[in-house]
Parts: sequence; C-alpha cells; structure tokens
Amino acid sequence: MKPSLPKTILHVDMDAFFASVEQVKNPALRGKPMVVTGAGSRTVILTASYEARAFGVRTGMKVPEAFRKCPQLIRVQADNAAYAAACNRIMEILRRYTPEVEVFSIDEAFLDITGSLSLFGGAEPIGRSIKVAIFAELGLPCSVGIAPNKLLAKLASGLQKPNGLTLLKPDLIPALLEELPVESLCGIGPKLKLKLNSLGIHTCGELGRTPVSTLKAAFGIAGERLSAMGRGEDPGEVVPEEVKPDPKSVGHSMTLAQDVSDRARLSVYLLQLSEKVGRRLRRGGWAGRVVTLTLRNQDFTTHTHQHRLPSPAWESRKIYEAAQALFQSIPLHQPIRLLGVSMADLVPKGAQSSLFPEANKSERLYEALDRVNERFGEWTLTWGSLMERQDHKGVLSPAWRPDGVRRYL
DNA sequence: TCTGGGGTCCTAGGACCC
DNA sequence: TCTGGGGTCCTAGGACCC
Repeated sequence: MKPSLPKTILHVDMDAFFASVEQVKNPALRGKPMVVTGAGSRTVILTASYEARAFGVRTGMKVPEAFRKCPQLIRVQADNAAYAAACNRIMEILRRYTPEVEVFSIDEAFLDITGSLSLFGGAEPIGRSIKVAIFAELGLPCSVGIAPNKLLAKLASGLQKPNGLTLLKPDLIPALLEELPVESLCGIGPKLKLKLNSLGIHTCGELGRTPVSTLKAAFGIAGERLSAMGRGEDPGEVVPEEVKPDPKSVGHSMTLAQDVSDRARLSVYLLQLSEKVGRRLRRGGWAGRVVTLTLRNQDFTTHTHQHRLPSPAWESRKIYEAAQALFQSIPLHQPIRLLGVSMADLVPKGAQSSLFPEANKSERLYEALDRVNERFGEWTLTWGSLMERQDHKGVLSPAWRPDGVRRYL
C-alpha cells in the first residue's frame, strides 16, 4: 500500500436544512419554532428549526409529542422539490472550489480541497467563502468542518452548529479524541455504543487503545475499522458523483393512514408501490432480479420476503405479480401498518434481450405510459382494469388520489 | 393522532453442489 | 453403517446513515 499524503477534507452540513428552506420561502416563519413533517397523519418530525429545538423538539419525534413540548409549534408539510432544487444549487456552488465533491445526502457534502488550497488561499478561507456564497445565493446557513479525513471533517462540522466553521488542526486531534464519546463518530450508533460501553470503552481514546484482537473478537471484521476510528483514522476517499457506484436497489414503502387487514385493499397499495418502483427503474435504465416485499405489523414487527425472478424485470406489472405472489404466500396475523416493495440485483435495462416482439411491444407501452405521466402528472394513466379487478368493492383509500401519492423522485 | 422513507452493508443458516 | 469439507446461492434480519 502506498503511503497517502496528508489531505484536507471539508464537510458541509446545512443547518436545519428543510426548516431553513421553508423560512426562506415564507419569511413569516423566520425566528419561530417550526417543524417540517411528511404528508401523512402518522408522519414524524423531519427537521425542526433551531427555535423549535430549544423546546426539545427533535428529528424523528412523533408529531403529538412535539406539540406537547412546544404548543405554539408551526407545522409545515415537506416540499421535496424545493429541497432538491436547493441541494442542486448548493452542490453547484461547492464545485466552484473543487471537482472533488461527494454528495453525501440532500444536505451534506464532502470536498477534497487538497488540490485547491493554494488557489484559494488555504482551508479556512475556502470554508468561509463557501458559507458566504451559500448564504448570499440561497439565504441558507450551514456548518463547515475541515480535517485530514472524512470521519474527522464530519465530526468537526457538528462541533459548532449552527453556522459554525471548525478547523481540526492535526496536532490537536489526539486531545479531542481522548475525551470524545464513541457515539459522536459517524458509524457508531446506539447498539454499537452499548456493546462498546459493556466492554468498558466509552471514549474514542479508549477505543483507539483497545487491542485490535479484542475488538475483532467482539465485532468481527468491523473490529479493524472501529480501532482506526478510535484513533481518528479513516482511509475513505471523497467519491465524486461521476464515479459513484451504481445503485444496488430501488424501493418504495408507505405507512398506511390506518392499519389494514383486508388483503384486497393491501393489494391496491402493492400495485401502487410496484408502479413507482418500476417507473424509477425505467427512468434510471435499470432492471432488477430480486423482488423484496416488506410488511410491518401493527405492533411494529417488520418482516421481509424475497423472490428471485428468472430474468431481470423493469415492468411494473411483473414487479407487482412477484410482490403479490409473495404477499399471498404469507399469513396475516395482524393488521398491516407499512408495505414496501423494492428491487435489487440491478442490471442495465439494455443488457436484456429485446429479441422478442412481445418484449418490444411491452417496452413501447411503458415508454408511452411514462411519457404521459411525466407530462401530465403522476397516475394520469395507470392500470385501470387491474384496479377494478383488485378493488371491485370500490373501497379506495384516500391515498390513491393523485395528490396523495405524488412524491418527488 | 404512538414511532417516515430512502438507502448500504453485514451476518447467519440452510440448500445445494462437487 | 454415525456420516468431510469447501464454496456459492438464497433468504431473512438487523445496524447504521441522513
């Protein structure tokens, strides 16, 4: 292995991103405790403004709980298209500083600025300039962390939120890690924290000093990685979009407005989910071989069921038939809370044979359908005859209306 | 009004094959 | 009849991230 030269990695993390976008859209929300939630009745808090966080409102919290903590809370429904548009503009700004930009999520990115330091006068000037540009052009605050690797850059961006800029100088890192709780590191969640704590390991300093053999005995191959993390080491590269690996799976799931026991009604949702998955596969030019059905029961227990298709599929109809076959093979012991359909083991759609006239005909039909739906809105055209057959009792959930299912992809 | 939705990666048992 | 061992595929579950 060749020794890697010291790098300078910068992590940008937008502050309360969804909430901040809403406060830009609607200035009346500025300075107020507000949250962004999903559309359904059983949604959770997606993002809380810092004013709401002061009341203890947190991401992932149930809506009633949030209102108990902050009765004057303002609730806004998520506008995914607006967040995606803002994200695109932010990433464009970041690419002015280096092409080495990794979009980590809708509101986070890593930049390898090693090669840009001299051009822009150093790491801190780059960090400041990014913050100024994003705020000037979008009105959105962010926090920036700068460190020798991704693990530490991400840690750094979280140290002085909101609107922070944190530079971790290499010589100060050991002292910082010494007292830092292990769960502060990205990758150590609640379960790992518990298990580490049970071994007497509470801080990164302790983790880094624990013999690798001990960690391997407890965590298997993750032991090496954990040991390195404890010392603040991370060999991970910044991976720009163009070299990002192909997706491994594409799926959709939905928590129903109420728990449902009726198989016919559930089948309608399965069809809807299969169509969404199929459309995304076609849009991306993928076909998938493994169909996974997810069922969450009333008591929140969740089970998955898979089936491997004889050949890769991208047709909503084939996805639906496989999901439906899995569904019919499973006894329902409780009302169902959530349904999900996903496709994995993806291959490029073009890789399949189109030697068969039937396949070409099917392809043209789906192309036409997708075109109409993209032009006139989702669910303008769908499988009417199938719908009637599946749901002849005429009990259509409110979720079947176009507005109820339209989602930004 | 009890607990969203999109993913990736790892583990582990059993089937199956040589 | 007291039953190897390795490799791979299939399937289900779970940890973790935003």
